[in-house]
Amino acid sequence: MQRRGGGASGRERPGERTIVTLEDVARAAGVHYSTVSRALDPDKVGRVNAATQKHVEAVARRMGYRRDMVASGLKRGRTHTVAVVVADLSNPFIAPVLRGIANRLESAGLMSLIGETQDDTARLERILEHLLSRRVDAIILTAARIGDRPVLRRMKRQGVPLVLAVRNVPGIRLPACTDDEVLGGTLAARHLLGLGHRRLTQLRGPMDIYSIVERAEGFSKAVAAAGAVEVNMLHATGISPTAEEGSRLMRRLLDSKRPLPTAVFAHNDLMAIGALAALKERGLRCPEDMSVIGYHDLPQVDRITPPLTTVRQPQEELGRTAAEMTIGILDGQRPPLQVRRLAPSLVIRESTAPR
Amino acid sequence: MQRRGGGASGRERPGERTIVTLEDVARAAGVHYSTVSRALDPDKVGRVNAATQKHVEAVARRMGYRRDMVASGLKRGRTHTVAVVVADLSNPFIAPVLRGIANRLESAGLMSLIGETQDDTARLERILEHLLSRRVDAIILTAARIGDRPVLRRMKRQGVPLVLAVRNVPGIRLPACTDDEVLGGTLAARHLLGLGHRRLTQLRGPMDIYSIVERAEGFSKAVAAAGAVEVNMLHATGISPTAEEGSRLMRRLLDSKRPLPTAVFAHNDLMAIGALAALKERGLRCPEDMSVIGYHDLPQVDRITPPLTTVRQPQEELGRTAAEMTIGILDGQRPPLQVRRLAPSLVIRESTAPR
DNA sequence: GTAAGGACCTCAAACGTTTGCGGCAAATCA
DNA sequence: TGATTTGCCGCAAACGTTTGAGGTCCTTAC
Repeated sequence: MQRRGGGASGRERPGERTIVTLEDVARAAGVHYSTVSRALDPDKVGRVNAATQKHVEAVARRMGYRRDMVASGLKRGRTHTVAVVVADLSNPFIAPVLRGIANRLESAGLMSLIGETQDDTARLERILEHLLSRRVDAIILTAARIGDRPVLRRMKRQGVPLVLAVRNVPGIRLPACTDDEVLGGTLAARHLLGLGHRRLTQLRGPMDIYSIVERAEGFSKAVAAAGAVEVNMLHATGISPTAEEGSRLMRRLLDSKRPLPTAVFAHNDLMAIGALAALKERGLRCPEDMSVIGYHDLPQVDRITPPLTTVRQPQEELGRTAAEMTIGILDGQRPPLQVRRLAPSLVIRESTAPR
Repeated sequence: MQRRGGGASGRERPGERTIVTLEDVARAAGVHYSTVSRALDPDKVGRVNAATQKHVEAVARRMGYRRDMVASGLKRGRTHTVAVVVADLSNPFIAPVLRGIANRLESAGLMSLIGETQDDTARLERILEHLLSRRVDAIILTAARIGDRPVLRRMKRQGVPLVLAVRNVPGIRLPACTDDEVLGGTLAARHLLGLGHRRLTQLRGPMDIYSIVERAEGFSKAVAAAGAVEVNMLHATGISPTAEEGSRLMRRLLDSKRPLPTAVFAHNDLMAIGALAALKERGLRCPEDMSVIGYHDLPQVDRITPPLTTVRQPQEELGRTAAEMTIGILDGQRPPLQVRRLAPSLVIRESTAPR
């Protein structure tokens, strides 16, 4: 049986990790420990005499009492913990999202537990299982892929609020908060079309991510509507395409026998940066020889050469909103199901030019 | 009293959030629940008959039993949760650190709870208090400032393993894992000196962060040792200096009446980038008119103009190592106190040139 | 003067685990 | 055969909280 002092290991310095319990405070204050519990609970104001309340509070503070959230969580069934599941922690665009989530949650007294799927369904499943085991109050999933649908369905039945952020999944009724990807693709297309480009192409991300599907669709529709054409469909392989992937695709594009497009829409800034590098490598200039537009508006893309035209995603707001939806659900607000789409915006810099 | 089904809110769909307990499994398996507990505990192999063990395991799986980590945590005093406290989630160099920590911890069955101090001591204190309340097994603090020393001392007495990462604090006996900042500063200085620069300056970060102090010291010592001179001490104001701060400082430098240095060491890449922008703004060229070296080697700094020479910090490894130290402490290994310093390395690109 | 009603507090049963101890067979030994 | 060991399992007490269901005492009304 473990004593309340000391860790499992041998380093049992006396006085270490001594837990002050309700009972200790109660004894010192001369009341029953249930009274202490109530005195210290802001929701229970009025259920205990104001004088004793003050007294207990003073004693508790003096003794360094700290309510045990683990015990409380067990009893109440609320851990005040929300899990945030991301695909790739090192992807620069996720940091502001995480920040938005964590800060908003914290202001509601919730803490964020974080997990990384590395875009692997098996990992996702393991992580979710683990989270259920920890009785998190809710899960914010920014790493959902279309192929994860069965997993998500199973998850829904577990009764833990699950909200999707950044990436949505079609055909599944879950609250979600994403930017309007169709609009994003459309903005990119309209900008290029407005500059007079008639032959365009996309450097696509993985089509297993619905955001990418929508981004591509928004772009294609707008291009078609203007009577312009898309040439040379190019798809990134693997997950979270990087600058290297962008370079590879751009090289393939330049090597193809078919007539070149005059503008490309890279599905993320990293790929756009890679594409820029490949162009330079081949002695082509951007934007004179080819216009390039990206997506995300990562930090510092305004400082590269040429400064990147891109579609800005409201990342921190995305996170904040997802957190807000989660909080709403936990507070029992209706409707638990809603999909919010935040508007992206066009940031015009120098990597795009009139044809 | 809350029933085991359903959340606190009204949306009490039947079958929702039904918790399968040890007792449920026990009933179904025809054994006592303590036996189930033992059968499902990998550490207790052999304490229960192999046949019953298999049987119980099968029943548990069939019923979808999931061990309640909250209850387990309460009983065992181990939550399998480690807190990671960072200063600024949106600072791009912290993401890889976080990744290193989270992944290493996860491989040891621990999850990461995250908190952001925004470099505010009061916030730090609140967060730490909160974490104790949650009975985290350990805390990895990447946001320590020199002025936080009293807070850290108080924390030490609480008996929760506390390990410092990225930023150390002098005069406090705590395990820590940082890169060798003195060496980093020295590398920067030697590189510039080797290029023939004799008049140099630093764009310093906040001196309340010990890493910055050491970085500055390493640089200054090397400069002095070579008989070169430092001119115009410039300090960033406020916390986590950004590109804007770098621009501001560089402008101030250029405006000063004194003779200009031929090379500057910016204490981080963001400031370096800002400095580059300010130079361009004033019609000066880098590296021809002035060499600039940064610190961190952020993603994409190799793609800006000119590609940035910088000191690379092994960020993910920093995180991984800090996590490993933490795990070691939790496993009761000795010594609980050690300071590890990982070596930074010089990445020479095009923002520095011979004088 | 007694009953009713509050205000305030105590009692004790949970929440779902973990684990020392004891019991009860079957196996081993004298 | 009887005593002892061994292997498994059940019992029940924690871990620190929360909270419904009583208690006790004082006020107020009739």
